Amino acid sequence: MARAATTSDAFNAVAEPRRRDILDYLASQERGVGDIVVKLGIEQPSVSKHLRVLRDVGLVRVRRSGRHMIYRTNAAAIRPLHDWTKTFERLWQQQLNRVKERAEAKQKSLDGV
Amino acid sequence: MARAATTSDAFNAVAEPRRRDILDYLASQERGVGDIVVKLGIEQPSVSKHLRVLRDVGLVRVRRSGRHMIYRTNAAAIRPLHDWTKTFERLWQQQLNRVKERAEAKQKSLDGV
DNA sequence: TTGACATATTCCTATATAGGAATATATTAC
DNA sequence: GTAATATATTCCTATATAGGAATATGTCAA
Repeated sequence: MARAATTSDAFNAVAEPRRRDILDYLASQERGVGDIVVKLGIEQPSVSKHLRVLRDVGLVRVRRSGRHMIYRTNAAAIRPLHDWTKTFERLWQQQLNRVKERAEAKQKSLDGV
Repeated sequence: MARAATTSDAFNAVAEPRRRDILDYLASQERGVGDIVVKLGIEQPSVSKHLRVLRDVGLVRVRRSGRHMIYRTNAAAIRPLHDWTKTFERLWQQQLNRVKERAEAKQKSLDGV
């Protein structure tokens, strides 16, 4: 079996860095395709193809304005990703605490000398 | 160009659902490969291959214990993913608020009738 | 209608899987 | 050493890209 399609879910779709760049750019404000091409310096067909993937998994929404297609990030579709990563938050905080405690203990023993 | 390697970063590595399952399983406690095979019902060679990918990007750590290889999730490596998704948190909350406000406004107008 | 502009799609190719089957490597027990 | 156990790697194949080049589609203006 091959790798799952990029359009199978948000996890696969955002694995591509360019697509994350596009989502970042479209987060603050909706934009036309041409704006993305210029701002991110990606070839127009590539932008269209990336947008197609993002659209298929619901990560962006589109509306037409004359000849322009205006895209915007649909943040809600990123939430499952956030929720999954969040389940590990406690763990890395514990880890950081342990590192900190070890450092303090070491400092203390040095002070003792 | 083809898709970036699964080992190129955490984003690509966790795109595969099985690998997320493994990370979930190894988060609460370190485990041997055999435990993963049994618990998740994945063929042993597949588990080893997934673990190899996760190891390459630092998402798991290993130690040997006799013939057993004990793996554990390295939560810190998931943090970049969390940080990226977090930048959209405000946006989906705004979106939910708008939905809520619209619903309330609608209810209010209905009450008025 | 025709042309210009904006965006999408098609065709092409090198590359990278994920999983199944078979096999290799490493460690312990006897 | 040899067998048994635990894990990793190799070989195979169908499938899916990402990007470049060329082209198609859709919309507006005159």
